[in-house]
Amino acid sequence: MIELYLAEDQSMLNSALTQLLELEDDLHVVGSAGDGQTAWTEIQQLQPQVAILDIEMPGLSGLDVADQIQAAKLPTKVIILTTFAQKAYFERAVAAQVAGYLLKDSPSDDLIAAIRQVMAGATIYAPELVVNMLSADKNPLTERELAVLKAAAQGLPTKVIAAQLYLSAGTVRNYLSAIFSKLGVHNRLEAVQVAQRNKWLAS
Amino acid sequence: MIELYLAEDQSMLNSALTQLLELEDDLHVVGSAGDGQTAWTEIQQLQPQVAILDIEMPGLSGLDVADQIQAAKLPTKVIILTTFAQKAYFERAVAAQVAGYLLKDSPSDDLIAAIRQVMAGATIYAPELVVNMLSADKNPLTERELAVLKAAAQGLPTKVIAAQLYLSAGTVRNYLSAIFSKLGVHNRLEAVQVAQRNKWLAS
DNA sequence: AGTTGTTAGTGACAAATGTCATATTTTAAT
DNA sequence: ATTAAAATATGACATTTGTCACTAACAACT
Repeated sequence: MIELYLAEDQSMLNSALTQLLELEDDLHVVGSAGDGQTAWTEIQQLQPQVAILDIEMPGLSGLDVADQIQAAKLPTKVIILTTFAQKAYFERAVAAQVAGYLLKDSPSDDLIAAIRQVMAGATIYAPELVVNMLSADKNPLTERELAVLKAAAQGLPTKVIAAQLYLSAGTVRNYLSAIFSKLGVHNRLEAVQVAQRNKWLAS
Repeated sequence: MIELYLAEDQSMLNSALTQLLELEDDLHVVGSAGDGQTAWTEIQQLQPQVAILDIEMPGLSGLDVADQIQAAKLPTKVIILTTFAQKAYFERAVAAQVAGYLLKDSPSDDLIAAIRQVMAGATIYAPELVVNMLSADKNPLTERELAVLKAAAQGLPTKVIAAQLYLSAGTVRNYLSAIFSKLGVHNRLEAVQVAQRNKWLAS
């Protein structure tokens, strides 16, 4: 019997998946959550064998939870389940040594198969991602976002950035927030690192 | 008559210098302050021909004020007057296009001479600094500070850095604050930039 | 005509960050 | 032996950041 934990904030999908997984004789969902914080707390307590994590969740993202699991050296294997084939996400997932990375638009049977394979020690990535990896890692930021990030990369505080681009401070923070979310990070420094590594800040 | 503004938080030196400068027939101190914020406000109002700025001051540092003056395109020329021959300071001063950079341990006549030369369009740097420039730019950080900065450079939040180095979060913030002050900056991103430019983060 | 994406903004809130003062202990230098 | 740095810590404080929800204008595309 494989013990599963499910973290997914889209409750429709959450409940549907739970039921579906329970139909399998060898799978059992021991818990589920709609946000990263609860997920992380419960995973520590329940120590499931596999945790299926969405990335986009309120509070801690699935990637954050994966980081935690790795840092705490829990035996729990992680399968990331997300809508987006963003390279930045995938990179972070690989860095967190997740056991699997699936897209929500693959059939649910794939997930079930993946769970069993992961338990058998395999590491599985959705084929779409591999394609995405090979293709140039196009920068997902809009022009304005890039401008903001460039300014932030100088170490300028929000107010100054806003003045420089003739925006309100709030807007700048919104842009930064959007950038972080696109790059799967949580602060300016990390965002700048990612952008620099991908040479998006040239000029 | 040359109009001067003096920003220096060591009030002993502040008053002494004011009197000394007033003794010169062609010099007049139109105002002085013990902190950067007041200095900047008053300089905008008074528009002195030359501003003599200490670096270490509460609130805005002299370098910050110099930045402001440059950004606002004021006609005021800036002479930085400081105790420390730190390269990082000097770099920032040059970037802010200051007209002069003197050390507090040079004779006060040097300052007076400098003021006149600066008004004549010259740019003057204390000779000690030039020496300091040529010698390797030794990093002013202690081992521990460097460790903290390296961690911060990864984009890690305070808590994580603290855990990683077995320190309290408060200590980490203190170290960072000390680092900022040594490098003449105000946030992690800037500090990382400076450190990276000087290759202090190798390994 | 309706959907989608980008740009821009506000407001509220929690969390993180930066600053300052201050204290103790250990280590290194005079 | 005394002094001076360095390492570590706490507490208080203001400011900055980051998140989230929600709105609205405008352009491009279907």
